[in-house]
Amino acid sequence: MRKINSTNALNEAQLIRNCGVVHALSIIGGRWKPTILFNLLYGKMRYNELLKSIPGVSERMLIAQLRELEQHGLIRRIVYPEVPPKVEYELTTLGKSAGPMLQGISDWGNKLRNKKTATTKNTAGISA
Amino acid sequence: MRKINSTNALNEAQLIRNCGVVHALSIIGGRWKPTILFNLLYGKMRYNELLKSIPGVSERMLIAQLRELEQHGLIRRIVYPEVPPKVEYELTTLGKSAGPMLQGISDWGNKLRNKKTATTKNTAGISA
DNA sequence: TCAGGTACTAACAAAAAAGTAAGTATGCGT
DNA sequence: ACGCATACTTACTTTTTTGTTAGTACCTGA
Repeated sequence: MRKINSTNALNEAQLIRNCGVVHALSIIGGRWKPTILFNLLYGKMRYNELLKSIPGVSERMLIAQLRELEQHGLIRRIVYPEVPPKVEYELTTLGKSAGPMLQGISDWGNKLRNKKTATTKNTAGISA
Repeated sequence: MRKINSTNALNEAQLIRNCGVVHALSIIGGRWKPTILFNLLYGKMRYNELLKSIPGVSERMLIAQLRELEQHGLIRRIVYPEVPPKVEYELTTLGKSAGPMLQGISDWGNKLRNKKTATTKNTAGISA
């Protein structure tokens, strides 16, 4: 759990206030968030679809990251009152606004990787 | 220390291979790296200068992040054989190439913050 | 009545990141 | 002989993030 008065938390809070990059990364960073966002850039997806299309995520992690993205207003959770349950996630306008930035980061990251290895293995980025 | 066979490490490695964003963030992310990079965008700086211009970093953290940036080829460490010691850090070409990306992330982060609070308090970003 | 499908939740454990405090090396000036 | 300045190291603790496992709730069809 989060200790709001730890040096760590205070440092983070200050950096978030002062540095746009740290602020942005506190929202789109983390182990699974970039991949989730990339998936949703193409349209809405159900919980199970996300789970299947992101190799390695556990349910707990997926839900946790979805919740955070939702709290930050990047995605919207749409519940259909059916049985069995049906829940879809889609990007909000804010979430979509992150697209070009994500693309920029992705490009830089991929360029860097391609400098070191000749093989190109991008399956999760927007671009090829 | 890093366990190379933990699920965590394996997941991270896979994501780094497949997702440009995760790859990029593994290099420029972390608590202090963005701020360090912003500082160096304006020119080279000595270790102590960095320490003073980044409120809240401990020496250990600063060194650790500088070492990682150096290992990833974003910065160069220049040692002057003097006493007392003098060491400067500067961006490499690769480091400089991250500038526009950092600016993009910073802009998005700042825009987001300015939507929520009316006050603008950016002191560490490239832009005002 | 019982398994099946969907979307979760909770309790706990492991790993990683960040922070704290104290120490090291070197030559110079006093 | 001693403290100063600079740029670090080292050993250790705390905090945070990530992963594991076993549930829960609901209706449906067999």
